[in-house]
Amino acid sequence: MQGQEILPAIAAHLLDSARANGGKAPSERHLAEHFSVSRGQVREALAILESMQVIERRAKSGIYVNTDNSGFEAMAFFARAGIPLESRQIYEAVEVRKIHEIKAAELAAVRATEEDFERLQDVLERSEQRIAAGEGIDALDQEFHLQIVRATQNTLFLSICTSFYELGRQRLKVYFRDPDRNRKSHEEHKQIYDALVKRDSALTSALMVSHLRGVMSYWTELLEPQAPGS
Amino acid sequence: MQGQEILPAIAAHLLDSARANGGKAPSERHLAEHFSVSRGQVREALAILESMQVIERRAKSGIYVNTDNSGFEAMAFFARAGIPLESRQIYEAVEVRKIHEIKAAELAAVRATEEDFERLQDVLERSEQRIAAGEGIDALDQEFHLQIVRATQNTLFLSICTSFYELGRQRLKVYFRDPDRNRKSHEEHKQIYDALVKRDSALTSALMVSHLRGVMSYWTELLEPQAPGS
DNA sequence: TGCAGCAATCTGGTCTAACCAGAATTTGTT
DNA sequence: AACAAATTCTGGTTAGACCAGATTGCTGCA
Repeated sequence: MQGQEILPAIAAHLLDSARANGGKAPSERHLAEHFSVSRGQVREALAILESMQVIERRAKSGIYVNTDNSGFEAMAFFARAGIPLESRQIYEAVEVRKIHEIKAAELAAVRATEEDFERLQDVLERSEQRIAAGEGIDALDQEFHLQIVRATQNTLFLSICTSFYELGRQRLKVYFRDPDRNRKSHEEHKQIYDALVKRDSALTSALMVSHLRGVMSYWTELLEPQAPGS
Repeated sequence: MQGQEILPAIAAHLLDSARANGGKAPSERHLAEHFSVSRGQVREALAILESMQVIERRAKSGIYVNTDNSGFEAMAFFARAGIPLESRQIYEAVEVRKIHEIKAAELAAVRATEEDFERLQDVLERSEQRIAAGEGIDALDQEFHLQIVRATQNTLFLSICTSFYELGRQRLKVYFRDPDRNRKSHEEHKQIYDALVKRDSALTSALMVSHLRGVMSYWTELLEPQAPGS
């Protein structure tokens, strides 16, 4: 656990402790000893966690964990750190991601540059190769979708969507173990690409809607229902 | 500058220094002396800034500022800290905010609870009072819009949208100095509310589209054009 | 003059030790 | 049992030190 990023470890530890202790987390000194680092190290991690509103540091009292945390920053961090989210958070994230991707498809159809098309085509080609080799296209699926967002020419948009992708990485890997799913997904990607090239916003976003329906339902189907609607 | 949050100050200082120095920022020790705090304090702030990808700390070399920063976390922080954004960032933020609000209106029409309606009505009533008193409704405008997002029952959605609001606070204040704009905005809010109560998704989002057109164009009209489109 | 090589300096990274003052808890007394 | 006092604990903050690689500058050789 040396030399690198104790932040995820501390975050996970804090969440566990808080769950078992009613929101209260161990003190800085305890954490420092537990992880065999100095208090300074711990405080740096806590500062970050506080900036994401994962915890609250109350002077001379203690560290309190925001259990009902649904901030975007925190979610993005948890996703990156591989810390599991509550099923409600996943539902919410899936819904928000859907919204973004559909709109991105619509905008990309209008704004995509030649380079964007080239990059997308490159992803499609590599996908074909992997499928031919009998391998999963999970990483390339992600690349394809993010490349579409990038084609909106809105870097903020891209930044937000990127955060959502870390969230689904592991599950995506499982999803793409099935060769049929690989083929189906790839086919849909190609259709989306064609619509994009035709600069048909409506068609592109429509195709994206149905494409996401398949992938996303796999995401949530294992969770206890807790979605707001849709 | 004591007792509280040196983070914004350090962030601003870092940005300035970097601009004048080609990306390189002063050392931790210099910053500590400059702000009359300990190195530990500075390091906490830097850790946060790094977690937002505003800076990069290269071991034994120095602190480098990410000038072409377009991360969501950073944007939200800058907005909160009152640090001015580049016009391109503002354009992007306005576009993304628009997307969110329109979709939020659509979803809220389906999912809003009785309490949501009550809260919205409360905002409308207070708006009326303020207008009658000849005061600006800038804060209430914000409340109204966020309340709609809240009515989607998606807390992650709300978290993202909240970040966008800090961004427009000051400009909104200026905008609502004009009594006509107050009245017009309030009227449109009432129409949106009515559509919401009727649970008419299409109408609600359509009204939101035209409502935002007015407000948002004010946002960007002073900037040099740099938008991706639309 | 030009450049290679070495030495001093600077930098982020990390740690131990200490003090403060208020919060939280324990103890002691009535 | 209830209240008050003493003690422990906590986050907040600082000062000083050491490490080792990166950077810079100087020096002397060619």
